[in-house]
Amino acid sequence: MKSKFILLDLDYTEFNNRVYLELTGRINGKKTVLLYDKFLPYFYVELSDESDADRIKQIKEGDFYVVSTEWLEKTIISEEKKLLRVYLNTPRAVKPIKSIIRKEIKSFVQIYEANIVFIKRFLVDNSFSMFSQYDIEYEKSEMESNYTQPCFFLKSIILSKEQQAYSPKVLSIDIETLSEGEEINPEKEPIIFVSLYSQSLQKAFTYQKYENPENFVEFCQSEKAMLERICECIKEQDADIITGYFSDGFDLPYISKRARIINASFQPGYDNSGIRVTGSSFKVAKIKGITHLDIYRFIRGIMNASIDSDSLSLAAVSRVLLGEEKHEADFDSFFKAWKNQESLNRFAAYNLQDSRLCYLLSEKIVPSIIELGKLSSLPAFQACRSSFSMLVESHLLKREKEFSMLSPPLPEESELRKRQRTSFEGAFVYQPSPGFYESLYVFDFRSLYPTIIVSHNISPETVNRSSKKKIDSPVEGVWFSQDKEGFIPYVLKDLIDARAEIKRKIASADDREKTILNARQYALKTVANATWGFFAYPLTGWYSYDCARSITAFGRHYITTIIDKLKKAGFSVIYSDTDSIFVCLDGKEEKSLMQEIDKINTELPGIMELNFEGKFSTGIFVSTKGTMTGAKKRYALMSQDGAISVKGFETIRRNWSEIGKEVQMKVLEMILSKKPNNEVESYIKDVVVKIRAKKIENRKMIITTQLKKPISEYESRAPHVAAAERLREAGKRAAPGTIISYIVCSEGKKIADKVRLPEECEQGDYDTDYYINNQILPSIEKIADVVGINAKELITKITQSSLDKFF
DNA sequence: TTTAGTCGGGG
DNA sequence: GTGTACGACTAAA
Repeated sequence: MKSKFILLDLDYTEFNNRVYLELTGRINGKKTVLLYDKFLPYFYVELSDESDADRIKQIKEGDFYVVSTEWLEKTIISEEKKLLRVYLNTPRAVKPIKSIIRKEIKSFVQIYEANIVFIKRFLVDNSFSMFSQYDIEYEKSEMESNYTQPCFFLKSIILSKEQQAYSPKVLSIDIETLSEGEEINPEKEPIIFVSLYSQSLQKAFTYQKYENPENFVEFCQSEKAMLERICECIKEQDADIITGYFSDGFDLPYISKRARIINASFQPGYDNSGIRVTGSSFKVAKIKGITHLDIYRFIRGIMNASIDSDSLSLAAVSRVLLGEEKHEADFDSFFKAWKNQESLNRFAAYNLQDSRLCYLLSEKIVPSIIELGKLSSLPAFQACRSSFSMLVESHLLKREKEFSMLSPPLPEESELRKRQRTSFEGAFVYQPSPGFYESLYVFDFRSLYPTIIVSHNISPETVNRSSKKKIDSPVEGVWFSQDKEGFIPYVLKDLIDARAEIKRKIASADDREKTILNARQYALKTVANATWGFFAYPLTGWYSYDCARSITAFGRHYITTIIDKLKKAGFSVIYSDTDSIFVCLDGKEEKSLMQEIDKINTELPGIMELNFEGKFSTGIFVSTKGTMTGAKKRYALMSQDGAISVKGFETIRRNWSEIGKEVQMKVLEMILSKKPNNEVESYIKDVVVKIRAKKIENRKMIITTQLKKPISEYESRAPHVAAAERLREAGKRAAPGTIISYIVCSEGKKIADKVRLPEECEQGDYDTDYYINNQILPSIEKIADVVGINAKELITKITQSSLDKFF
């Protein structure tokens, strides 16, 4: 039989001492299992005496044996070697047979690539990936199995020439538990709501009936019946992907545990298996045949750096990525309603909201996970949970065959120690002069480090090799051969070119294509930018101290050279960080600046290029605490359309009252839009007077801090600890992780004594001095200083004069 | 300033 | 699972 096949999941199993790959996917839309035995695990052995190959061929140890061997020419870094590829009957045989070869083969030198998991090996060798389409030949399988899906024996599989975009079916899940104690405990606390969200199903399930339920609520008889109903729905939905938010660490393990405790049957796997939870510190949950993607895991591992939010909670991430506010929960009132058998519609809506938000996030993020999986030949399940280094490692592994290369062996213990102790100089950051600037031109390098690697052919096999033509590193005694293109520059150039090509295509693509192309260029960018870091990552064979420190040294070299050139041409350079430069015209023409940049670009080597990033109408750079020198990485800019971007001011983060944040933002805005000093001063005066007059709403005075550990474990009584004590006295939960809200009130001596919960505090009963001196002043002092306003003096003066009025 | 330890998300 | 985990941030040294 022949057919088209969409690959969804990969696993392996053993029959009669022989490994079979288990490919799950769709044939004509129906989920099907295919068993395949034509791919075997292998590794490479280096021998000093080739005749020992015959002995290796004969190795057999219990159920494990060498199936066959072949000689191949491979390159390790820059050494060409003849290596014996040894095929085994099962992955389980690798470890024992490896140690037999080590011990018993006299001419044994080294083993290569013996640590690559079987499934990855299969994907990497064939450049296969999930959700791609294949032409397959298959036949009836005679093997006994407990698969719920049809099962066949696969005879051949090749990637289809024509790839049609496949949109996987996604189902999101979220649970609510009755957790009133200090800790969430699946042994005792039941699951009371479960919601499922997909294109065809949007429901919240519960087992306590109440009057007038919303139409998205479905009642079940008991917790057990509810879980079994959920399992049934998951099977009916027949999704390709199941997603949740922190579902690795919470939802799925909780369901699994709970099902066991209350004796509910929960076996959604295609072989009737349940949820498999592995890992201790970081749990991983797997369902056989459905790819489980924990959206939180991916955001934390990969997207974290590019997301501008103060936490990675579902609420914060939805706000940033979806522009949707999450309606926050009041669990106390939810639980009260549950106990008193009142309406649970609000609880149900909250529950459904979470799986809905997760579903919407999935629409944005799952394409990126899939494309990262395709690029580095990892199953989507792995791509979702991978670190940058794993993505790069796997991508390089896939590309090796284009260079007949193998991964260099991993470091020994002592070498690893040495690497971990080694550090090197990073990027260049220009010390700004604090002040207010107008007409700032910003330029930056597009992918600075990748373009340096490509332009100078930086690679482990080109560093310090004798060569006809070479380029010296700024690092003393280090050079790079230019005779032959290195592996890493070759791979990076390809990634950069592929991304440029996709960006061209995006312009004329329809919405559906755009989503995929965007995800693809994101994947290319992510892997390209992470690759240079591999040189500095101690746990890999690609580690190279000389490459790593040369790359940052080249970066510093080019950026400082350009700064000098611009200064010489009469422009003033205000700031620079790693790959960007901020320039002021200083009375010169914009045209001549652009000409200077063009000239700089013709002098830059290879594919390195300085781009015009944008023009900002105003900007301020502040000084560091107690000095006159400019602070690095702390500035605010206003673009020509009036949009403000703020970098590095800690006040924007939490732990500050609304009033502090508001005043800082307002003062920044006034200064950036060139309001005269007297207006700024009168605004500050106005705020201070209002605070003194108790006219600011209490709401804006609330300070929030997260309680990090149990109250009893705090040695010192910090304000938020004092607030947590009061919370507990009021009969509420104050467990680690709780966000404590409090107001500093006027009664008491120490700050901790003055702390009150917002509900205990009457309007205006806040400590005016505290808010003025600890919230307002520090948030604006440095900023006001830039335009010559002494905020401290100003505030003291206001205080004086209002005292004068008083007496 | 360097080092060890904890926490992240979830209810 | 043919291996092993991070990394940012804070409190203590």
